[in-house]
Amino acid sequence: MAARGLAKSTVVGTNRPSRPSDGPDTAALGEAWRLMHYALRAVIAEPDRILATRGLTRMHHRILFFVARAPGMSVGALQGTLNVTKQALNAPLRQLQTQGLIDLSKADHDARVRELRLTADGTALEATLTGEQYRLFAEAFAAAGPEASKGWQRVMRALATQAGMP
Amino acid sequence: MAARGLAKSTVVGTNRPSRPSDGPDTAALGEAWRLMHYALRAVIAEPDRILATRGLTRMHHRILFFVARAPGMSVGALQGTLNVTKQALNAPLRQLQTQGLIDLSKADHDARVRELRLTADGTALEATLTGEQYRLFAEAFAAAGPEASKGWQRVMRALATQAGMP
DNA sequence: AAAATACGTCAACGTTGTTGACCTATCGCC
DNA sequence: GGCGATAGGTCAACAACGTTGACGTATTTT
Repeated sequence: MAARGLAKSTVVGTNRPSRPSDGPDTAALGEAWRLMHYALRAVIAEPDRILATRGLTRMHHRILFFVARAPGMSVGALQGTLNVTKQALNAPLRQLQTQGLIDLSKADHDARVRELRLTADGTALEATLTGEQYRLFAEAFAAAGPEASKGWQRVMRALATQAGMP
Repeated sequence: MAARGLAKSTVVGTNRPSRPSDGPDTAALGEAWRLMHYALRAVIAEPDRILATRGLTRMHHRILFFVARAPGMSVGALQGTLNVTKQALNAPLRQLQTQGLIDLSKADHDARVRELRLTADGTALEATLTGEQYRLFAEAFAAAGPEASKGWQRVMRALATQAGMP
């Protein structure tokens, strides 16, 4: 199951100085890939910086993110959502609790489950992080205009549905 | 440097069941973030699968990618491009060489430097991996139409330039 | 009372990348 | 020719992060 698809269009076994007859299409698509990388980096950079300030990592961010959107969710549910083991979740979760960003409390219906909720500080931090990302998106959309924004969504949706998107 | 921007719009300290008065803007922006994730996953999934088949990782892919686009580049240059230490580069590089995907040869002008080039097999694999990604982009662009594609680029460029894009 | 569930924790590993030290082969130059 | 700088390779110690596995505790279910 080796070479397939576009492979044929590339002359094999030679060492040309700078890809000759690749055509303009391939170049544009390569540019698309580059853009994805830089865009993602742009959106992630600031939150990461802020997180690092408090000695937190992207895992903490993920926790804050999901708990913010599903207050009262259980530890097990979060674990499933993040798709990690409970051991991997435990440490960062406890750190967040220690820093007073997240709150664990027994559920009414079942004293075994611990319900997760953001504290005021946690909510503020999460809003800052998410807000920073949203700001970048908002600026990019504003700069590109409403039509471009609509197009962006269409392409992204087409791209995303090729994976399994709910 | 704490809460700022959109943070204010979120009520702090309460635990509502499902984000109430966040407005449609925030929702759309959240959707944008989700789309980025799924789109990226979609584009990365296939190459990763193929790579795994040969016991290769994303690092190997990166090497193949850059060497394909700059044949004859030196090990040091590649190291700088990938922004890793030579020790981190050495192992995967040797594996690629062992698998006959990449070729190291002394440079004419300076026998100390080793010039990197893809072999026929390496070129084929790289083309397969990249081709797989390009196919997804091409399909998404085709499905969304040329106007949407143009818009996509505009937004992505706006987003990307907020980081440092060359 | 017994089995199952939700969570926490200790311990041993594996992966991946980093730093640091040291070695070889070359090149540039006085 | 000899010497310092450069390109590259390699060994070893370490750190971050996540995984598996094995237990322990509280609580619910049957």
